Amino acid sequence: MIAPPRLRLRLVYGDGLKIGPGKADLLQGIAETGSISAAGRGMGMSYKRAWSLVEEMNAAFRMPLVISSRGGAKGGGAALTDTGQQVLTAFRHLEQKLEHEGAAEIAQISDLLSPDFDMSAEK
Amino acid sequence: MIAPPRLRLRLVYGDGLKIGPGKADLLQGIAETGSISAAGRGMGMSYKRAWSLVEEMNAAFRMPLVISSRGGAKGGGAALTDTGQQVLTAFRHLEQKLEHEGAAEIAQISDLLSPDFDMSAEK
DNA sequence: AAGCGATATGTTTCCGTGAACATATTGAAA
DNA sequence: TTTCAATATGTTCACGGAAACATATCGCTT
Repeated sequence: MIAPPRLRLRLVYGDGLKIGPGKADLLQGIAETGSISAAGRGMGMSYKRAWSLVEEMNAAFRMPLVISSRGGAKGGGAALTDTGQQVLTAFRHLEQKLEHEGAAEIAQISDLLSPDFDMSAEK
Repeated sequence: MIAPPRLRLRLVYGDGLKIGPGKADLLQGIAETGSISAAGRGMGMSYKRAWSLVEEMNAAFRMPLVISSRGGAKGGGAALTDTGQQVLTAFRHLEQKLEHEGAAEIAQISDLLSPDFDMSAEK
């Protein structure tokens, strides 16, 4: 039996805004570390890129998802707003629910795969 | 109210194989046109790229998803195998089902978006 | 007042993916 | 037997996005 795939979800809005696993992971990282740069490092992402994603998200929502501060004892930091936490939670729920709900169709496809495609040897 | 986003799904297997909307559309195009190149053209994709995706898919499954022939009256052609049709159908079902099942969580996120993000002005 | 660590932001460099271009091959039809 | 349209496959080139590099700023500590 083939190892089940990861199901990646992406919400694509008409104006180019896309919300997917990358932004979700970043939000989660910020929540956990209290820092944009630490969150970025944790997932092998440059600070600049992490910051760009945060800026993009903050601009797209009614309220910013991430608040940040400069200077101070530890140089600064960042945290999720209520809205940010809500978006993250909703996205995680979505992932979890759909992975479960789609299991049958996913298995249908996976069962047709060649057996040589199981051990993890990703890029 | 914000226009709902499109939900894009992608199955990611450990070895780099990814099945998403692009390959599904290509399979569908081949089924409809009977040609790899016509299907590619139909979605603004070079023949070479279309062919590469077909090759990748054929290699990944137990049985090829697309069979093709060269020469002949109309130069050749391509069609989906049973397996190909099954994969396409399963993926479309998955998309349809999950878009429905996830509506609540998607709406939760969409409702937090800034209202300036509704009219379609994509890339 | 000097230092530190993180945010904020601009500029340049690099690289992978796909586009573009080029050919060879096939086999029915005219 | 020449033509034709599509498959099959290789090579080169251009572009966009991310990485890398470079600063500036901020405000608590010491």
